[in-house]
Amino acid sequence: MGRADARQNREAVLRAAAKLFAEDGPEVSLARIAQRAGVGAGTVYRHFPSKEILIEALLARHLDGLVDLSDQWAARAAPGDALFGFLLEVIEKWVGRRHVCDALTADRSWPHAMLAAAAERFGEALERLLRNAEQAGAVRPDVRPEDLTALAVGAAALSSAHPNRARGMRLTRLLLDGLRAPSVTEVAPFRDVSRPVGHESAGRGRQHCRECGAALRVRGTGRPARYCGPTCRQRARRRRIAD
Amino acid sequence: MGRADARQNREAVLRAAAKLFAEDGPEVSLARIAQRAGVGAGTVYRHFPSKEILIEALLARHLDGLVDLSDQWAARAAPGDALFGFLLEVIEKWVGRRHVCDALTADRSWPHAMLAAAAERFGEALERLLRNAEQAGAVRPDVRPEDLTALAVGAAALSSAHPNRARGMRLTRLLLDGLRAPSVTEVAPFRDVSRPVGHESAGRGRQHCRECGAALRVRGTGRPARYCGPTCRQRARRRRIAD
DNA sequence: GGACAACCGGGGTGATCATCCCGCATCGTG
DNA sequence: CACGATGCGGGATGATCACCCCGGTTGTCC
Repeated sequence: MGRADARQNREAVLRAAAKLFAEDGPEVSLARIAQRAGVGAGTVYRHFPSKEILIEALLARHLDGLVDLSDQWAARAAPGDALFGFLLEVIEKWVGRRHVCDALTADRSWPHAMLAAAAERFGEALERLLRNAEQAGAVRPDVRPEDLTALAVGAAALSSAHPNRARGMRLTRLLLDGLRAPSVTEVAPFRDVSRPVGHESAGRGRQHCRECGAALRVRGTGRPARYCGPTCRQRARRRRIAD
Repeated sequence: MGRADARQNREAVLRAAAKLFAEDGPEVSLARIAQRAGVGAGTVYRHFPSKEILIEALLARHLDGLVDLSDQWAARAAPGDALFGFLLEVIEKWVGRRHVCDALTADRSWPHAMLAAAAERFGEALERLLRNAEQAGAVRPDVRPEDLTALAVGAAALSSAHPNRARGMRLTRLLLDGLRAPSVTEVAPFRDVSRPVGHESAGRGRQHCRECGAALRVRGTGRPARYCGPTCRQRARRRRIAD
């Protein structure tokens, strides 16, 4: 049903809007979206009776993409890896995209059913991944699905806020690792968990990259490395010069 | 210098703007601010030649308040407690206040010197706390000041995004604890830190509150508790009924 | 108490936007 | 290919806002 050109235009509008929202946030004018899509303003308005509806359609489409992504991870990786790999990918997608995080943060009272349904599907996908990971013992048993959404939003904000992109993502990774179940062999029984230790280094040795904080491989011989690779070494050097 | 009533009006405008920004974000109209402050729109404009300047003045004032706060913590607590206590308080202040986080996330290229100077002072205060905590061995040695800002922004976003406020703050606390230095007695030497363990519970026992995730006190006798208190038990019950 | 400068209130102005609408172009069916 | 329906373009409209200005008021200083 509908004309073929109409469908193409609708698609073009969605693509242009997605790109502009990602670049400039949701306050871009519909005129600019129409121009970028190569259509008139009226066309935009015909397909999406209000700006809000356009935003919601875009968001719903994004969430559905994430559901697909989660299915792929679930099909192609072990339960634990699927959960953490998916979360990491989601977070990377969300870095710098305030409007997505805001939408997920906002009340669950969206006016239009389309978005609510997409959010529902997303939540269910997340829950599936979590349940599988939990059954596989790859994640702490007290994690709840809404923790994951909040954590992803927080990690994206964290990464957006960090001036050093690589290091920001490294912190994000550490944050996610806080969700993992401990390997049984490493557990010290009856440790006080109200002040959990961080990601510990042994004694006085230098075990983290001084630039990005990544763990360094333990090498049996020679002088311990200070950086995780030449890139980080150079970055650190530039920083030293700049200071 | 200047008239006394002018100073009072300026103060009233700042107070009203702070309250409205906190409630509705930075897109509130100047007219509403003026009304809330009990002055005319012209008065607002006389004291703050543009909306941007008003926002920056407000932000600078907020940051200066935080610097005071950090000094108080530094004076009244051990180095480690000062750092973590301060961060936690800052995060709680930032929950739900997108505009503050956005401002700190944005480029360091603010047009007006006042804000840049305030941000500078804030950064220095943070750095002092961090240095002291580090010297006291209370924090991982590879943490950098910009990590702290990013972490605070991320934690605030996390907490804002979590539907359960108490549980959100609990996650935030866990996140911060990731910064702490390990107690030496607990360190397992040469553990692979690239997959740090979370905040482990011993064996199969139930050691976290099922509602908010808080650590439960280990009790030697009787059946282990499931919730950290009656409030959480009731919240969990309500959730069960709602589902 | 009086003069005067600094301040105040609130209506005006131009710009920007979401939204609407109508005359024209294009599609696709028979 | 013809024709009716379906879409299209882009200017019109009304609302909102930041910002400006002027006639009247009120501190402040002597």
